[in-house]
Amino acid sequence: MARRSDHTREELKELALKSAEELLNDKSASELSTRQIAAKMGYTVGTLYQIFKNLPDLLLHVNARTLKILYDDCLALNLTSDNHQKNILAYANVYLEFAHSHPGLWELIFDNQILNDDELPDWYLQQVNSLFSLIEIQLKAIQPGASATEVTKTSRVLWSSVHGICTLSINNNLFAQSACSSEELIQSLISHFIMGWTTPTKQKARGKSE
Amino acid sequence: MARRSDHTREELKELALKSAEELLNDKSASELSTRQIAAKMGYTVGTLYQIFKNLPDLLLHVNARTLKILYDDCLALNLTSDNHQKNILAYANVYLEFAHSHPGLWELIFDNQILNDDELPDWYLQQVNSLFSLIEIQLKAIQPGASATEVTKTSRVLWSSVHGICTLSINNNLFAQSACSSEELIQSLISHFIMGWTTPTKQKARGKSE
DNA sequence: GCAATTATTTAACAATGCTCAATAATTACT
DNA sequence: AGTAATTATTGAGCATTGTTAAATAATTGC
Repeated sequence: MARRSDHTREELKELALKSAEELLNDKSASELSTRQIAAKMGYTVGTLYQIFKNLPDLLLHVNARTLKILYDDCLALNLTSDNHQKNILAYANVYLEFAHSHPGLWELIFDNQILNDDELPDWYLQQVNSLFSLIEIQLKAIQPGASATEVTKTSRVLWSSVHGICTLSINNNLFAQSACSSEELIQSLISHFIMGWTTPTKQKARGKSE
Repeated sequence: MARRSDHTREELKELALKSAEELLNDKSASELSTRQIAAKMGYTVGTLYQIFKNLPDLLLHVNARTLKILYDDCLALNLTSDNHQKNILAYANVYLEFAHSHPGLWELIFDNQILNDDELPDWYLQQVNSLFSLIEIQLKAIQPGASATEVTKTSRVLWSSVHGICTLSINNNLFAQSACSSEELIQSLISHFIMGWTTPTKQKARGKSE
């Protein structure tokens, strides 16, 4: 058979991504396979390779959609409060809630095995940056005097830390013994870190920023 | 052939683990295979399955050895300083340096695909806990008044955050654009977080711990 | 309505984790 | 010493994986 034209190229792409995403509701990223995705689409593997370069490429596009959802969820919060620490916490909770409700998709974002992070395309990096910038805006509001470099750095610290808490507390049961929820951990991280970040530095140790 | 007795059961175990570790010097965890390990040992896959239940089991033992190295490295620091924040930073740098010098082993520790974290054995969890306890000792020294729960929680927050920074900055190039080293990020995290944690709480927001 | 195009499939390759029957070397026993 | 029981090790095999490339069938253009 050929040129069934049941779906346009664009529809096929959408279909493939949606199929992969649905499969990730039930399985983890490592259990996902091209044949499974193709089967769910009602097509064969060969078709998949006409739309995407390979499986990592497909998964990269899944990730891009996930990042967009995260970004939109953050925007949907419509934060207007002057309590910028509370705002950052709200953003963190968007991550956390998404990680809890879509562990498969979340896992995939930070999966270094499947994705080859060595050469992430520009359009993807820009999406990541726009997420960072949300935090940077809040940080800048907290300390208007901070340099751009310092704000960037701080946003990375916060994002990485939130990420660490999300992954370790969700995929790993290393915390089973310490009966504290990931919400609590993130609350602790952000409140204490921001508190320390904004505390007037009397005489900070060498190597300290700001 | 049979019963070559070239190696005892225990020697085989050691040989297998060492072979896996050596392979991880050049490849990432996902590229590791049973046949490769067996070949490096000078044996066949079948032998591997007489020593370990399966590949995840083997890798779990690799991880256990990595954790031991980390723990020993921490002890070797022989920290006696009263500057407990500095001590924690020293521990963090042990992690970071190990992650940099042995990315394959480091990656494996936090790999949720390969390892099935659902049911980590007790002896493994205890190893993790002993690493945590090093941090907890320092935290307890910083704030003797803090409850055991609070100290445990805080150690988890710090460990997760350090982990997040290590993984994201090593495997992921999301930080390529923000020209700051992982050392700087960790320094920022720890100094600010501890500062915030120890800052006398005048009137903290609701939900705050301590 | 025939020919060119192309969407889709099928088959195939190499490699994976894992199992189990075949095999060969060492012990145990007479 | 020589046969029998034991067992360490292998090798073949299964199902699955990602990926490619040739075969196939349907649509378009003439």
